[in-house]
Amino acid sequence: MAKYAFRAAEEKWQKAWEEADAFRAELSGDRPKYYVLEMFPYPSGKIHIGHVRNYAMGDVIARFKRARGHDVLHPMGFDAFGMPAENAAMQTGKHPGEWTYSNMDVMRDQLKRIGFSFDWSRDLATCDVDYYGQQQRLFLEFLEKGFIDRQEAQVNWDPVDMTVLANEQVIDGKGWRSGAPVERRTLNQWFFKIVERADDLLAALDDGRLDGWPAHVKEMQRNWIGKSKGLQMSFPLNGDGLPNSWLEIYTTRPDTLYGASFLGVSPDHPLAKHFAKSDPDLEKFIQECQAAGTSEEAIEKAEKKGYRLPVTGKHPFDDRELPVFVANFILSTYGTGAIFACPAHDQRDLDFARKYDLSVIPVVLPTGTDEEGYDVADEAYVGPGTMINSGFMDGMKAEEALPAAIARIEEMGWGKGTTNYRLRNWGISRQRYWGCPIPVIHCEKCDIVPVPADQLPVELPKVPAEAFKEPGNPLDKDYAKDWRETTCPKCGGAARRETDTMDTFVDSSWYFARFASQPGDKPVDAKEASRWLPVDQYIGGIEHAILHLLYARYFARNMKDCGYLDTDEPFARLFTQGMVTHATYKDAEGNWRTPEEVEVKGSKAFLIDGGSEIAIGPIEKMSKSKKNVVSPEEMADTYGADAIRFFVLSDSPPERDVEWTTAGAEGAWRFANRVYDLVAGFPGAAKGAPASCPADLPGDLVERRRAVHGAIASITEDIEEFRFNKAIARLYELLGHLKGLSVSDDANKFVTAEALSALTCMVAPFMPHLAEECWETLGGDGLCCNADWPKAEESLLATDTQTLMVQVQGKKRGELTIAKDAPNADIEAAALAMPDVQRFTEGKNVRKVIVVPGRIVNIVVG
RNA sequence: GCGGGCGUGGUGGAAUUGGUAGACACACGAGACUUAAAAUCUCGAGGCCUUUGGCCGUGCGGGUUCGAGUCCCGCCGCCCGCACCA
Repeated sequence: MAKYAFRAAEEKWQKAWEEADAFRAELSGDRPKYYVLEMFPYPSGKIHIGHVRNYAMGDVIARFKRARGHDVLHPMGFDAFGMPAENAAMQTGKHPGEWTYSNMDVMRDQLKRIGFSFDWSRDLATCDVDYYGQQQRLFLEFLEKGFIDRQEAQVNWDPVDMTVLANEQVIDGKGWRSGAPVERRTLNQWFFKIVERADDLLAALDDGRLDGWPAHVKEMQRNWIGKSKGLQMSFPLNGDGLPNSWLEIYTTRPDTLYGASFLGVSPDHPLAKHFAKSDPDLEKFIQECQAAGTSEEAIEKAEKKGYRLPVTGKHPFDDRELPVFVANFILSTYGTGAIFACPAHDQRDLDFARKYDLSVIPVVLPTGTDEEGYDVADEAYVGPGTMINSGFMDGMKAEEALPAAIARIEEMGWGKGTTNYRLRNWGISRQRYWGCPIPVIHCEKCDIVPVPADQLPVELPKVPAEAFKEPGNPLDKDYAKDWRETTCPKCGGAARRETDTMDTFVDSSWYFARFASQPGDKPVDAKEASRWLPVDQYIGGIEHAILHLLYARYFARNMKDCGYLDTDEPFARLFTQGMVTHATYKDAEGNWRTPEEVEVKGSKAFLIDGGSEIAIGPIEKMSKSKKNVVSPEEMADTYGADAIRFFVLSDSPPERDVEWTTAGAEGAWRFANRVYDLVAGFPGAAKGAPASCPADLPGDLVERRRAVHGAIASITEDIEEFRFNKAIARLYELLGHLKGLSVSDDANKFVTAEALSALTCMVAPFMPHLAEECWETLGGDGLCCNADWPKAEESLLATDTQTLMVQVQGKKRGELTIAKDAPNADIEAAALAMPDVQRFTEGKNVRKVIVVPGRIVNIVVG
């Protein structure tokens, strides 16, 4: 039996595709367009098997849509700026650029080896000056349009590394690398005003614009935006030496204002800071709050703590003076950083009130409760009910009281109803080298001056690799002095370039548009981009459900307002794929071992070197630390690119995790060989067959055609619906049906050619090299990747007879095959006449017979 | 705590959305080929029983229905996201 020589096939057909320029995206004008995009990788140095699964899905869709008559855009590039390159520079002494570009070369080769149908002519890296120069142009246009703002913001400062840290680089209040306690510093930073667009970003989640997105991703975005409606109002303050005579608070429960028992401010609220200047104990309290505040789970357990300020605030509706506390549970970043507290109807406020012995006044009476004797114990009541103890609101339902309270406060001029978002404006300044320089110049006379468009791009200056061995941003040091020191475009005086670079999320917020159109003098050509966009199918990991996808949606809106795009939603359909997992192995000493070191026999595992038994750990996401990583390259060497592509899609639904197993990869490899072997038995079959189906086909050949066309119909639908695992199951089934093919006469020749061509074409999106090999053997025209998708003949999908399950009392008792157009009465009679049925109906009264044509017959006896 | 999802053989998973539960694959068993093994091919397989037949069976308990893996109610368990958001 001939073996599929995958390595030779891969080389041969990859070369053929390249020579034919088969995957160049071009708009013919008369075919529908299809843009399929997978989230581009960070050039860490190696393609991970998870990438292979992600891109295999995209490739199936791309090849399928091409065969179905679409003009397909399927690009690939690299998200190439970012910290790992600087870390590598620190460790290896290689410049971040050198490291990044050589990694990309390696990864591009690895991707090509797997045979993805990418249009490499559109390849881009975000660290190419061609790319980030255009990003600077976008920045300047956004600035001009007022989409960008400059504000003071706090950053995590590592005093040893002299650098700013991202939140996730701060571990227990210390820098992840230096271990030094992190300081909070206030810097002037650039912000994209995403909150301005919060309403539309939210609206699109529900108005049908994102129907093609998974519900859970939309839900995550909804929560992240966190819209709430409420009241922003001021309480007049009473006390000595106040910086401000009002305290502004935000609440979503103005209906409970009569239940107020104190006011609270966050530890870094200006009022708290003001009093801390003259009160060392308060200063100490604030510092304690800030030290404990940030760590994750500590928050949940943190006890409510407060510090009383020597001030009171006047209640708006009665004469009470409310005490004011600095409280550790109030967030400075939400609302105004200050609240009024209603302990009866808010758990946090209640905990606090019990601790500091403050009054608890119930104002919402739960429906069906008697006011007499109603009291709040340890649990705040947050449900609906009727207002009590609430002056003008008494007797109203809580939901009526809410607008009434807002109206009253507005009348009084003490505040107004507002909408509030949890979403913050997007700070994009990074005090880093390896990113897109922010194109502005700081002039002592003229302040901030945007770099004039004709002076773009602001190219990242070359600095020697040793610059990364020292703490701090090289752009701030002598290495970059000539670059940094410049002249003011406005007044011509000495000026200084901004040394901050952009958050790398900016880079990935518009790459999908640049793939569609890459002119040299502007970010995108509006006309060209609009022909490809939106992305019809976007595929990537769930880890990007919030930030990347939200930023890209935001960017599309900005770009639309600048005239670059004609859509505000860049991704019409989104699919989030599951990870590739693998079993873990731990030896007697507790060290993780790699799959290559282990031999699995049944349910036990043994070390290959030494043979001692080894513990099989849980199946987990592949990671270096657990040593359960398999290399796509090695797997491709062993089983071939086709088999690994096939396997990562075959075993689980694409949204779910799939476990990599050697046995599974071998199964895919076996499938490839069976297909190859089958086709090898009929060389030239496609050429020697009649062009159309001979008349009066014998019954067995009709049955064979039915099987083939049934498979075509279901596989087509499965791919369309992203059910790759089912499509693959149907391919196995089809292969199983294709036994005993023959070319003995014209009828057989036709049926065999039809069956093998269909099989080949449907295998092609999954195993493209094998498909080309088979296509060539069969004598198909041109390349298989350009062949049309097979079409299912409706007439063969329908049969004249139907097989019905026959039940008695809902239990299966037999099967009945009968003409499809048989009237219900005939079906009923035939079913009742069946011996297997009569055994159960004998001596009983048939009360009812339910006939569902095409499905079942159910006989009810009584 | 809030929100979302899931629970089917030894395993991954199918089931036209209320109509033959377990497709397809992996692992397993038997057989063929072979001096032998591997590879390959063929066949078998949810459990139980008194085995030409029958009963039970989709986390557990109830319900609706001629009929429930699917719908409803109540539990149990697991996963994911958000989390002091006023």
